[in-house]
Amino acid sequence: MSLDQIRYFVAVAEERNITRAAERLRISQPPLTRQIRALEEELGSVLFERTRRGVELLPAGQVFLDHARQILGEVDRALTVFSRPPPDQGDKTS
Amino acid sequence: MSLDQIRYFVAVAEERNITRAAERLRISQPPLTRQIRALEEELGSVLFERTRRGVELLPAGQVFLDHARQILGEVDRALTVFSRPPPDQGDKTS
DNA sequence: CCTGTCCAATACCGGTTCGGTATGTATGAT
DNA sequence: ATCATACATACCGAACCGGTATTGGACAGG
Repeated sequence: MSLDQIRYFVAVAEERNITRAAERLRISQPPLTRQIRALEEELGSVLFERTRRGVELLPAGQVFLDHARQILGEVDRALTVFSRPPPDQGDKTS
Repeated sequence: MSLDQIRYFVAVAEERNITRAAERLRISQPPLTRQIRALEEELGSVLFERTRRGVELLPAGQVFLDHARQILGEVDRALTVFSRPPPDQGDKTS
């Protein structure tokens, strides 16, 4: 499990769509799909249900989302102390 | 910054010696040295002072150590929920 | 002094990982 | 039936990571 995988997961959970999350993360869709699957495999739990419209967060996914945000929050806190502005992840200006 | 780098940093901080920390982490010394330097570079702060005996934690290093433990604690909590026993990092039985 | 020891640092190499492009598969709308 | 949408798979090249070998510097013993 890597910090990038956690960031990817949060983006997918928020967008409920891997393709859109990939755009937001500025990577392409196939690597994102792969990283999400790798994360699910490592955790031993399916986190999303794949639907025609995109993906839906399963209960296990919701549980992990809470932890993921905690982890990323701690990371941001650490980086802030060393005066690294957190990366511009908040692109709502489509 | 990767989770492994954070784990490596904590090990070095605890051992105050890169070579010993490398043994504990079951990697060799050169990659450890490199990862620590890469972390320092990314944070823009020297975390350790290199001495004849090994390394000493500088004030910036102590600050980061606190954050590092917070981050790893959150990660362990997340993994525990998904019933992954935290890795055996506590080898005090020398 | 010179030699051995104990560190971290550097050079170099091979395997793994990661992201990219292209394409496939499935489903739903018109 | 065709097209649009969204995830999955195949394949490839670049970047990353760890390993071995070696270097460089700081002591300690003789």
